[in-house]
Amino acid sequence: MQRQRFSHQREEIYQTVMKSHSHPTAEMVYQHLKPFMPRLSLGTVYRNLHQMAQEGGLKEIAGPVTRFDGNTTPHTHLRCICCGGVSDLEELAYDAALDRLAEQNGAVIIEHHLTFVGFCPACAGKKGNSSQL
Amino acid sequence: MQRQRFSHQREEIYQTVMKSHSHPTAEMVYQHLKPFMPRLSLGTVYRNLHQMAQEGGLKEIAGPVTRFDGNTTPHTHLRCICCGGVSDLEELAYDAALDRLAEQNGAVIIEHHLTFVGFCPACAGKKGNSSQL
DNA sequence: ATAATTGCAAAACGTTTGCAGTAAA
DNA sequence: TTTACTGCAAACGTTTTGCAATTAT
Repeated sequence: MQRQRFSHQREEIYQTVMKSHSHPTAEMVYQHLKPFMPRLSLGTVYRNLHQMAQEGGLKEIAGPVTRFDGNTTPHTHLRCICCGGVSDLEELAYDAALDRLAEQNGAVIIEHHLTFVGFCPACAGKKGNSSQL
Repeated sequence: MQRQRFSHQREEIYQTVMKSHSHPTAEMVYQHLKPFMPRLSLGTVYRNLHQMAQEGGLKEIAGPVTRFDGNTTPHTHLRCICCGGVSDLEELAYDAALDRLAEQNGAVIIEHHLTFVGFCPACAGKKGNSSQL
């Protein structure tokens, strides 16, 4: 990739992801910035998020809808089937030993994703929650 | 969901996923069956895969493109960044203890997904492989 | 006869891209 | 001045949906 210049848009997009605790989607970043930057386009958000993810400044969380994480160190996620949100599970550290285990059959492992699915603490609280899965 | 009737299409779709070892996508199932069932529609494939996944007969593997797995018991996957394929990692058993660990903060865990990313044994072999990530 | 299921085609959805204009270096 | 970057709008690939016809019960 070519050498890059400063861009006001990229800076704002980056700050939005870093300050957010909700692992925002591209659309969420766009909606958050649109009031302040009315001419911002969704294409620009996608382009910059993808670019920063490639350069390691952000992390992509694959799923039905891609989310972005300002925390690039390996860690564990919880996807709530009630509210649809994604949160971190700091308690569960990344276990690099698993990668070595997975290489027994000749594969070369770069990383692994460990994602829990269930009800986040907030949703587990309110009873009668109708799963949106 | 309402009581369901037998459907030749659903049966073929189910058998295709069960017999396949490649964790096929909806499109792959459709392409496989089209020669034998020329009037089959992609919408029917999607409808039936989704229905069987809800009823527990199949498993959905979320990703950029959704794949389906005939093996509904919890197990580990390897997504190859070279060929794009998904394969099973039988060596790594599902660790239910992790779910209990993840519940420390008040969450209610139903399951977890453990997916390794890297080069599958086949792709790790051939050198000069250009990653398609 | 009833209603679950189908094929079809259109729409919805998230995402990417081509292009001409704008702005950072 | 150069060219990375933008906004815009059109295109893309995947998935869903409305509907009238079909088919299992």
